[in-house]
Amino acid sequence: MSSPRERILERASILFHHQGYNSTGINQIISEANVAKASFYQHFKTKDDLCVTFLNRRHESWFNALSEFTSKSENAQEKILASFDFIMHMNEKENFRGCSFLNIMSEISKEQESILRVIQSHKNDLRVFFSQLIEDELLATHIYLLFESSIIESQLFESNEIVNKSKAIVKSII
Amino acid sequence: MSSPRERILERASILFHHQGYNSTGINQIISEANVAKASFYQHFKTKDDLCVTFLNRRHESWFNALSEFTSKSENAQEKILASFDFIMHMNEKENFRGCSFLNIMSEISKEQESILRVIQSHKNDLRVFFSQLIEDELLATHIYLLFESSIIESQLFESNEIVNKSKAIVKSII
DNA sequence: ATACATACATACAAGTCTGTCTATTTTTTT
DNA sequence: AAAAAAATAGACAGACTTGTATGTATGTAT
Repeated sequence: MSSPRERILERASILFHHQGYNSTGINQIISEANVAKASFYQHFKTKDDLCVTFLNRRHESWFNALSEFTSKSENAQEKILASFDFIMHMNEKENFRGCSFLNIMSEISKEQESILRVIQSHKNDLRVFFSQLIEDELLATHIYLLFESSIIESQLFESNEIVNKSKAIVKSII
Repeated sequence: MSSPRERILERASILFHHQGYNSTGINQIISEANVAKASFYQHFKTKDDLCVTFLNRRHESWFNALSEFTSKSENAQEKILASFDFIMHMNEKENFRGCSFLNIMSEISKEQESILRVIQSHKNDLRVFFSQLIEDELLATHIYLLFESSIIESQLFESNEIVNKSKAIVKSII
């Protein structure tokens, strides 16, 4: 069995993603992770601290998965289109729960700056990802915006239809 | 002084939009609206019921504001560009709180279907709004997607910069 | 063998939440 | 003016929240 800290993070990842941040309590996390409350607070100062750690880890794993998924494509154009396939792939895998980062953005207040910064930095990296594939800066932004709305809209309508439309649009502009 | 029901809705509108749905309790709403708790439950079956009513009213007022804002433009192209100005206008006015509908989507669970339906219907109407301005269906979707991500990204980075970039992109494709 | 770190269970504080209920007062309608 | 409807205050239930405190048990390193 993995360490308590690991078990907390594993459980929190699932619960935050499926139930939302505010709707998931510490008590549920520790009970499902089989960890004592005192142990929880030995590893994490506050719930927000856990959230930051969770987001940092998700940032890594998400980008790794994106890299891996798009690595099969040979040129930049193919990579961009594959990234939209990646959205569809993740939607199926995670039951259209959308983007953890954007979901949490909608849940937190302006005071929870440390969380907001992780989210901003994640999205910045995503913009960089597209910028590295496309010379034209405005076109990279264009793709980024379509990527973002593809996630949001497919979450809202629980369907990949709009992602496919978006992909068709992207194909026509690159 | 307006009726209790009206005062509840006025207060809830502000609080839901500024603090989020889950972070706003009934007690705060009624105390700030100067309404007794029993009166609240005379007008609204549950908190979710209040949420649905709030969203329906915001749907109306938001579209009225959009219509008014874009009514000055004479042709379809101008109207579309003006709708991006509308985002910026609302961002300034409401301190970059983003879209109430998308924010609440991120907060609710799959069980709260009645709320989800109002959100879906709101976004459907927005798609229709653009469809009526643009012959080409795929182009209308394209604009809609850029509109949506403009709201999200400006909320995240608390800046209208991305909306202006988005507007420039739109200008180049219509 | 002694010391240390880590994890354990669990009680507790102090507050939040939604929703129900009673009893009284005010307002509106007939 | 009398009857009906609406609104009031606020106690209450019961469950939830985050975070702290206390004391115990276990495993590892010196």
